[in-house]
Amino acid sequence: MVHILYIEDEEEIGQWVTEDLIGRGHNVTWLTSGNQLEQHINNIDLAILDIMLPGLDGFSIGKRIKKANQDTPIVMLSARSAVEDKLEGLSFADDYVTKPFHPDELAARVDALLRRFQKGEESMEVGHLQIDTKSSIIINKHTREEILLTGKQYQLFQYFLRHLNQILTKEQLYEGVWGERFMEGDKTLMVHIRYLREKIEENPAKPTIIETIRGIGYRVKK
Amino acid sequence: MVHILYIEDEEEIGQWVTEDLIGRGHNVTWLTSGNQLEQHINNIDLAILDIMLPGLDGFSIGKRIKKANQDTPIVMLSARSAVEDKLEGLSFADDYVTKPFHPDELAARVDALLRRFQKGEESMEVGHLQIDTKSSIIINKHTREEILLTGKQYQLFQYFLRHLNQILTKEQLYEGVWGERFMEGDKTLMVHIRYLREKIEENPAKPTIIETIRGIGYRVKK
DNA sequence: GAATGATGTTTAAATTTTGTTTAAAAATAG
DNA sequence: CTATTTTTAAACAAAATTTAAACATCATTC
Repeated sequence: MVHILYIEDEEEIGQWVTEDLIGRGHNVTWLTSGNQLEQHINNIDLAILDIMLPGLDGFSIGKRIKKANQDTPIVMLSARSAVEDKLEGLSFADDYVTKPFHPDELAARVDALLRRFQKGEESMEVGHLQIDTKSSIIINKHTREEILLTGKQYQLFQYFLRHLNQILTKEQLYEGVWGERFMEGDKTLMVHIRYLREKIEENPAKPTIIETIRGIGYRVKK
Repeated sequence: MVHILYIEDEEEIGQWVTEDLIGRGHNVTWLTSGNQLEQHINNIDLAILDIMLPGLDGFSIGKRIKKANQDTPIVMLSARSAVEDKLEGLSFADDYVTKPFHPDELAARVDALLRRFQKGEESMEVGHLQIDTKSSIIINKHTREEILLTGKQYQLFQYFLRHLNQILTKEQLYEGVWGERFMEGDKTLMVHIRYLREKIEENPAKPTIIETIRGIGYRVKK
């Protein structure tokens, strides 16, 4: 399911757009400011940002998101249709919709962007695993058996796949998957890593897919 | 994670700003005076200083921080909005916010400064090493092998990288990395230097990356 | 330029921290 | 209510960190 982060301070339009996108089968997180941005920044497939926001504006948020992950498509929304805005907004944005807009138009742009950004990534391989990104099916290439993960295990694994080759701190992982502040010394994440390894590793005691970076966190390499 | 040092003597506003910044995903150390400044001075990514403080005032602290590291961005806070203050404050400060302010405004300025000061530092080279700052990966350019450091080793190396070409005293290094007072004669740091050299130097007995400055400390040159 | 003391290096062992594993309790979904 | 997932807890294992001590090197003085 596609995760969309939508930042919009106007109650009415926010509610309306959120409901519409959910109705089209997307998962939508609607925030009224960029305050809790960090909690979501590494866990979204697309962002829709209003330019005019109190405090941290849409431009800053957009740049922040692109810095965290270059591959997150961004749609900018604006009540203004001035040409200079379009140009400045599009310097990092991937598409631009001016208010007022018809929900079909926004949905069409969102779908187009998702297609553009996801193309060529129908299926990926990590170690002895084959992952079909569209259907979220994981297959063991050796046994040809499908691996079924629980919710948390799946979210955790997805987080690794979205940040391939990066060393992820326990803090990043916990906050990215659980969306809560990580408490130093909490073993919850480690237990989930253990159970995930049990399912995806050939030998869970000698893991090759999820590498432990002692003192820091974990990593999954391509 | 971004390390912010915040010096503010007013309990209420201090608590409030600290919580807000932590909520935005930053690591914040809040001090009510500049007394313990030295413990943190070499280990922060940004400082927020109130101008009116008991004892050592914001200006002096700011100049002290800039002297220690020219690259630490500083935001000055002031209850006064007089123009002359702004000018004097900005002579070393990188931005200036007048009280009262909205937390979003402060956060936006902080983010903007961090972006400005951190730009263009995705990857750097030191000797035969290549360091990717985003993924925290260190590679030996000759063998193409990755070098995995332990937590302390990594922190220590990062400290050197943040202070390239500077001669660092053992005291600075120990207090910067361990955050504790350095005891004259303690060999702990040296042992860690040894193990770090074992991993990053081509010949640990004849180190070229981490240079020993006898009687003072160590240095890593670009 | 050899003796001396001070400072830095190296190695190994002791200690502490961090990560793994298992089991059981608690929460959640069907 | 039952089955499954998630969290908590505790025992265990492994690795990192600190401590300690022997060793080497440099600088100074005689």
